[in-house]
Amino acid sequence: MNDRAPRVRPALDSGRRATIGDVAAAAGVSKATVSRFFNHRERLLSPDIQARVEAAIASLAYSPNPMAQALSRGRSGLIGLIVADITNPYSVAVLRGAEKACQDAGYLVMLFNLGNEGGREREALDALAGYRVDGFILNTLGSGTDVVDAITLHGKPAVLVDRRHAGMQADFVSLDNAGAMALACGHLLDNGYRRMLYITEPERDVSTRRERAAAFKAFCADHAPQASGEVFESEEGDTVGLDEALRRLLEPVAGGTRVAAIAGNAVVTLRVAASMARLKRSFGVEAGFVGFDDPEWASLIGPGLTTIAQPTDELGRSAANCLIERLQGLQQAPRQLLLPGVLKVRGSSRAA
Amino acid sequence: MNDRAPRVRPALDSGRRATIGDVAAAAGVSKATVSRFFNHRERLLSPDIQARVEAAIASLAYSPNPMAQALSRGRSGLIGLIVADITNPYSVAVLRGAEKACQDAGYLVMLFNLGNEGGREREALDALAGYRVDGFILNTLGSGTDVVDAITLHGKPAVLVDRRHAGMQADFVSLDNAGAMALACGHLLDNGYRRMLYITEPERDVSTRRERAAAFKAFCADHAPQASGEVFESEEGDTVGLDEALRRLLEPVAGGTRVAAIAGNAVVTLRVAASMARLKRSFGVEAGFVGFDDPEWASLIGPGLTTIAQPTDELGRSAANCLIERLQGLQQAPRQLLLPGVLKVRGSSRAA
DNA sequence: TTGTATGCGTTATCAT
DNA sequence: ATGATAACGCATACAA
Repeated sequence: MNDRAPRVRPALDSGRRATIGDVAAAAGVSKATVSRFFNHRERLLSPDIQARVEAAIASLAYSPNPMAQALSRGRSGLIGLIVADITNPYSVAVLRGAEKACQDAGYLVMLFNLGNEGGREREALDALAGYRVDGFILNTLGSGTDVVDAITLHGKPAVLVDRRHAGMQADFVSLDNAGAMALACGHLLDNGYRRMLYITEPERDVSTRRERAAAFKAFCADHAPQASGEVFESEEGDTVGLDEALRRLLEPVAGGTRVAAIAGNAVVTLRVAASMARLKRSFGVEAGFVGFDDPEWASLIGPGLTTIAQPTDELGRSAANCLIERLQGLQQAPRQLLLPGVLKVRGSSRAA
Repeated sequence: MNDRAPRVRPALDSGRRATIGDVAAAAGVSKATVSRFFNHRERLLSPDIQARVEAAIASLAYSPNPMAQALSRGRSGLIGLIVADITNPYSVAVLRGAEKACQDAGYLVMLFNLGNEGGREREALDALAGYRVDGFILNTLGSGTDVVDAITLHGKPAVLVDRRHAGMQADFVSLDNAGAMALACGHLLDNGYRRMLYITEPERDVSTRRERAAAFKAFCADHAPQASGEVFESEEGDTVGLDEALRRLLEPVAGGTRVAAIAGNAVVTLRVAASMARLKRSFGVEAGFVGFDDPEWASLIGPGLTTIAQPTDELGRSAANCLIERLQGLQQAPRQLLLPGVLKVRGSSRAA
């Protein structure tokens, strides 16, 4: 029983935000009624009460506290987005699309940036899970089984972007790497380039890197002996190795076979362009070039760099929508969404 | 290596996370004691109880629910970061530094991207305030008084990055625009460039744009008649206007005065470089160039673009730290933190 | 249709 | 030093 005086709410001074109780008092109804105004307005509530509540809400500038809602409902309206490296424009572009779609669907995105530190994957997952995010969008490093464990542990739906995790039951959204590589190689071959060097970041465990390299080798095998190719792994900071690889590519060959380089992503494109500058060679003349990703500066370097543009915005949107469908209860085996790349032809790959 | 977190939580439904109550039960103590274990461990709690609680926590893989903590404590441990355009590498670089500092201080960042839509400022503020963020870091468009209203309304501390708001009582962190502009102009003048064109995005109400343009004019006035300058506002998409402005700059002049362009930020740098390519002219030969911001591709365009690099990471860190000090109760008049830019000399500004 | 009471997971204020 | 228990702001069975 309650033998104590009911606690008196302090007057609504400027610091405090109105609560559902304040609105209820102002409208002369119960808290439940105010709650219903937001959640089941049409189904129940008589017109006059509805009007009173509405007025009270307006006069108090009330809006529900999402934290309290989350606690009560068991879900937060938050989506956790973990990104390997916010510095990577590709990731940002995807993030942008995803955030937009989430907001449109009434979700807010909680971002965690790994800063390329793979070890923090688990930390990020746990922090986000702590805030009871309803689901995850993951564009992470993806080495170990750690993520898989954490996700299955938290039991929340997730969608993977660009980087697969072996053995993880989740939707997957990505560029069609095989198709894109065939597009790049085919274009070069069509324009007379027959010896190709594919330059990639070290594969580590990044699925996209692995897939692109595999597709490159497959293309060369399929088109031998007309086409031939090699792969070079470019470590960050190893300018010497890269310079040497390019120098070998550019060595004159009997028969005057035309040669070309393919860069696995924008980071590598940058390295390769820098290397060519050091070697005082230029693309479009001494060698062909196609790079994955289509940064805004691609057209300004040398004769313009030919690229494979990814539909980044759509990738992000699709990822978000996949997740949202799951949150709405969609039960289905994990899906794969592979979006096509677009070839942007510029000077670096011109025909003889 | 193989001692992973336990996957099974005894006596709990499969999906549910352990709560403080579960831990209390497992340890045979009260919830209050478990709470104390986290919040006042040293001050109170006997060793044996402490050990029991610790064991229970470990066996249940318990971690407190931040939402419930926020509700109870009245503060969320969240910092709201509103950014004008996540696509802008400058913003991202700042965001990165800020996020790092926040995480180090135990805060999580909640990001809201305006996508360059000024009208959504208020929406962002309200959404974030809804989640009871403890404070704001703002890198927004900053036109109206809307933001000022909202912030003072919510009564939470805020720090402004790069963009001031007239009449807003808040800490402000930014590049020292005046100093940086003097650095750029001085460098060009030293290298023999005497007629200068400053190209900027339309000023609108962005303080940084206004300050840089003002500093440019001031420099020219101070160094007349040796130096002279004009300002061109480059609208997005208006390639014709920009081409024309550059063409005029490049017109041969009696006495062979050397001329140079200065770009107000990386976006403009890109436009200017594209325009020069269209005009088939190049920097370092026919004209000098210095651009604000130092994107990674600056050294790869033409002879290398001379730039003013901003200490973006430190800007973000400083902003976060300013805010965190306020959150810890610092009472002080609004501060201004102006960090110096760094001149990166490359081929585009070489002496005759 | 509306109100009452309880629970969500914590913290904090009382007691003991 | 430890335990009850009342908030925190909201949603929702259950009553009326």
